[in-house]
Amino acid sequence: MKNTEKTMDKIVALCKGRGFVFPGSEIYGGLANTWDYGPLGAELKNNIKRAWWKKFVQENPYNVGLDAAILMNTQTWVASGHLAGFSDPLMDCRECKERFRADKVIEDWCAENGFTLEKPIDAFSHDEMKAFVEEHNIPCPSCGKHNSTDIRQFNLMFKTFQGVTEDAKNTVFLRPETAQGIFVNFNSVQRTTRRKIPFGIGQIGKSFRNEITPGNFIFRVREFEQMELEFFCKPGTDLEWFDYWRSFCRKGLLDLGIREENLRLRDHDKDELCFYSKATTDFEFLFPFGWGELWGVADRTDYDLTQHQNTSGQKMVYREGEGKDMVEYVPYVIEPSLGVERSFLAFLCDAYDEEVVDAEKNDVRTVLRLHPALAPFKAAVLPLSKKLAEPALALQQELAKEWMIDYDEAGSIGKRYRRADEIGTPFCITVDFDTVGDSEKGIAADNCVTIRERDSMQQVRIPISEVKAYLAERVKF
RNA sequence: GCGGGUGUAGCACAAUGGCCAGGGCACCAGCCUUCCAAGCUGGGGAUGCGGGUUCGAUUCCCGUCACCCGCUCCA
Repeated sequence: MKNTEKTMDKIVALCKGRGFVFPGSEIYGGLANTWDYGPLGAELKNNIKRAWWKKFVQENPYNVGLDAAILMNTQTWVASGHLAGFSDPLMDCRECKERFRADKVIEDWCAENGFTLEKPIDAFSHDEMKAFVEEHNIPCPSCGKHNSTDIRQFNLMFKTFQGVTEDAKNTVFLRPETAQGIFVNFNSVQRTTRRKIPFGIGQIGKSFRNEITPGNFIFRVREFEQMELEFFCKPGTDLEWFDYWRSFCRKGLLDLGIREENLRLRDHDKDELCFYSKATTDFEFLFPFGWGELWGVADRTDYDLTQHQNTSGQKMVYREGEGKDMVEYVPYVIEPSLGVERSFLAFLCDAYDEEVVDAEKNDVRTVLRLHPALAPFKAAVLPLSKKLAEPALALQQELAKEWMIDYDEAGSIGKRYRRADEIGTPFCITVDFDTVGDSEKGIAADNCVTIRERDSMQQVRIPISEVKAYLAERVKF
């Protein structure tokens, strides 16, 4: 009996084997934790982004879109706090070779020993942290010995140089989140679109973080794509909007087929919250390796806009009312932020299914039960025989004007259904001898094709002229 | 980055200090006229990369790269 358990290995193998995801730079021996999206992966990824954009921008009455630059003025990262705070002070134990975050070690030690720091740990310099560890003889949390290295800074931002010379003045950073591109454009977008608060700005784009430990396939990578909305609202209404967007996001995932039992919402405790956040909810998905964060919805308050206002000297405010009644304020921000790759993996894991067709013969059908809107191919056109290639290709070409349509003439029809099932193609359209008829035998063409549905395996026979409408009705989202 | 393990076709495996590194699945072509895999015939394709020991290395040694498992982090 074949093991039909859903595992990461199988999903990774399917991705590599069918062209969803390949290891990056493979012919040169690869580059750690980079992944290239193959023909099917590119489609799935685009479909995910398209679905997000449709719900968050196109159909949404409040929101508009933006596509900001990846490279930004370094002051941006001074204001956002990434330059100073987006780094971990790391310390290694020379004895047991474990690595720790020095600030965490100190905090944990203080908590355990009832010691109160004279200033927040974030305000400590590296030397001060090191001195504190030595002064209080803080042992290694793992082995208990006292032989640690100096504290080294590990900034999670990728650094590069703009222009011809490589010196400190030309240093620029690849953005570690897309959000700041939205914040710095707040005034321009508000002015040009004449939006009134509340309104949101959505953006899809790449971000880069030099993570210490990436892993779990495409779950944590250093180059990733985010789909973020920054929703600006009046202070005091923020928690209402926070709930609104939380429900909105949840519904979106469920509508796209994510099963409820694989999804949970987890509110951050007070001490878990980021320094800038008033409330945060993580959407977690049950991956084969465990629960992992998919979507974060955060109340960022007026932190970001205020920071930019203070750093740039430009007002980042919204004005309401007229004359004497006019008030201006820095809007509060609700941020639903979703990773494209993580969604990609979640949809794949959720859709992956192995169906036992015949236990005795060890016959198992692998099916990706992807929502038709996400499926790389909406349909596959299959000629029953290679002799029917010409009319089948003509149909494929006609449908390809609207959607990605696969064509497969190799092997038995059952084999081709299996291949289509495995990549999540929701519909298979078969052109047979009745479709074209046989003038020699006096059999008239019926101009109909058989459409077989992936999940139910049911078949319907409809005129070729109705195929487009049939598909259009079923692939929309 | 540190510790432990792994590296043979697209995939999961076999074998050997020395004939031409095997078969299976997959893939391609042809036959079969077939609406739910595994029929017949034929075909292409591999020892991660670099160096060393040796008459000879896929096998032994070193380096490197990648992957997997732990520590750390997060969208």
